Amino acid sequence: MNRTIDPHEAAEKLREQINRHNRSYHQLDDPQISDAEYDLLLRELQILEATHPELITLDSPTHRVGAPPLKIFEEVSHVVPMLSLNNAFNDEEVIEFDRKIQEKLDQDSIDYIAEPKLDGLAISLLYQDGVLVQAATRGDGKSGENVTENIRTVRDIPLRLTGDFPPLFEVRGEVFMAKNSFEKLNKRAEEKGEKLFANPRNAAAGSLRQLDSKITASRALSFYCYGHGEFPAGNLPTNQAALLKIFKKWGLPVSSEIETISSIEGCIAYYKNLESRRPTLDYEIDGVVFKLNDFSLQNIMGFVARAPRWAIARKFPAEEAVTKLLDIDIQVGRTGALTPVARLAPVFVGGVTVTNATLHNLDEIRRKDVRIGDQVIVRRAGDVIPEVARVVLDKRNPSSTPFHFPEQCPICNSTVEKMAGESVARCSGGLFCPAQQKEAIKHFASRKAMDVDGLGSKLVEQLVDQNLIQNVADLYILQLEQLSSLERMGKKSAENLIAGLEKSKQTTLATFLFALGIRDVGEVTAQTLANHFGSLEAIKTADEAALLETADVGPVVAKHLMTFFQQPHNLEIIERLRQEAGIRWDDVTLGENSSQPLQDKIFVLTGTLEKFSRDQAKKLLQLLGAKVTNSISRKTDYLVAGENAGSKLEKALKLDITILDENQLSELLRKP
DNA sequence: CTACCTCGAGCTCA
DNA sequence: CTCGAGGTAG
Repeated sequence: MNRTIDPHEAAEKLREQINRHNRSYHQLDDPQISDAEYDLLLRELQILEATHPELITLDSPTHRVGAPPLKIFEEVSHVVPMLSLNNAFNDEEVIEFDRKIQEKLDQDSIDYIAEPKLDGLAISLLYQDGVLVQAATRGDGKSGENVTENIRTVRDIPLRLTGDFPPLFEVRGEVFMAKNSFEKLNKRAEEKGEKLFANPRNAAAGSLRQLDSKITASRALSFYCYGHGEFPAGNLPTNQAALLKIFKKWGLPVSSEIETISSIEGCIAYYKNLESRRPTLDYEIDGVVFKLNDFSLQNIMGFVARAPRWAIARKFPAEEAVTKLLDIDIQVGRTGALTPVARLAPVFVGGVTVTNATLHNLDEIRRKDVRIGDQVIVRRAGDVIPEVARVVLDKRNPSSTPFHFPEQCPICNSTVEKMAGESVARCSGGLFCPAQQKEAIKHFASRKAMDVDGLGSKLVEQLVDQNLIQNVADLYILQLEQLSSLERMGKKSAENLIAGLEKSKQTTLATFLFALGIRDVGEVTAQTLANHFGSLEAIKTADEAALLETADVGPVVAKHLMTFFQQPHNLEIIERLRQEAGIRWDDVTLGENSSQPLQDKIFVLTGTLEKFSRDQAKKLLQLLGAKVTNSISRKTDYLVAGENAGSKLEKALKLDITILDENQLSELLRKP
């Protein structure tokens, strides 16, 4: 059989074969060839691509075996935010959800879509001309991590779609690991004496966070899609059911458990049914989701805060386990608040090993009458913080006594105070209390505050314990030699810390204000105060009336601010930070009402910029309130095109989007 | 709150 | 090899 084969043709043919087999295997669940034969085809294509690099396409199935390791994951913004869902923990809450919908919509009948809530990771997939071009994690909902290389190795996810799809759209779904894949993975790890994963969700999350996608490729991950993100309005079907249908037609995997249901009673029955079948499913679910089917009705319902009003997650009851309460520790927080923490005999519940659980406050302990030595029921549902639900009273040691809440701070012995009406007790020691010192310093150095690199919690503990520092001003007079007495502190680490401190000196007023750790002055309030007053001097000397003029600031916060700035000790530390350490910032220029002139404008950057890196440009734009995203859509306001701009430029031209060159960008940044 | 990944650096032992 | 810091996820 000696004939000349056109390599291009051969590659195309192999790809088509492989994609077809993928499809019959994953979507139709009807494998036509053995795994070995499949691997053979894949290897053939790999060889062909290796010898003819020009044949490699973005959607080639060989990408499923992994790409070269990344340095870090890039950040990508979600054009349409990825929201969370409101939860219902019982049928009443589901009925309430339906009632509100009925009330607002006034329809004869309402269709819901019911689907299993998979316990995995939410992922956004971007398809351009039917090819998977970007995959991102949920992140904070606004932007997540670019995990495209890893996602490409997930066999359930088509790299190329078939059919009639819009040129650019976003699919959302859940990546997860099937129970049996998880067991196989752990069994293999066990044989090799490696560490085991705690549960399928963590295994999936861990696999996806791998910088080397070859490792991800070796972990059988699965995917089901459940919705859309960015999607051209003209192409969007009228409802969720139809959307899922076309997704399926294009080759995207959709769970076969999803149903359209025309009453809330039906939804509740669906939940009961799935709950009973939960153990027989090959994947973990933590509940079911009900969504209003019709998109136009969804629009009418709108959103509350960070969740849609047209969907709800009915969660399965929290898992419970019995364990022994070994001890109750009292933690002292930054503000002196005493928080009792239950130390528990390790118990596996809800997929993790729980050893600590907060008891919130004294009232909570009294209400539940939790005593050291009790057998207690620990509860954990999904991302819910574990809690001590109740005591198993018949197992209580008859000689036990109620927990004695300390009257003195366990750290500094100062009197414990409890304000009438407040449920928290506080240590009155203020900054003389080492615990409060430590927490204040940790807060000061934390990422959202001064962001001192190299100064972690363990190091702060050591520094305070060894009397090297007592407050944040002391940090900046630390000498290299002093650090050498500390554990795990070599020359390099010490230098890194000093450099981290140095770097933190250039800051902003808002950041500094937040870092001071004034009660009730969080990130947002600090920013508002900085914008309103412009300088620290103005805030320091402001009277109550002036403070109250600031949005977000009420009598309580105003009082905290004034008290803070009245204490000589605080003023001294601030002076030292500014004079001695040299902490500096540019005062905010007042007057421009709109410090965010580009508020809500959506920018996309493409091509190479000369004067700044893309990240810098992004930061600068965001500083002015703009939103910087990665892909062009109808919503994009400006495209900044550098050298060698490619398809994005074309697309922007097509959509009639304003295009800026680098000079125009600089101009805009200077004078928005 | 727990679990996971990655990195740099310190520690330990040859 | 182990630890801490810093990041992610639910």
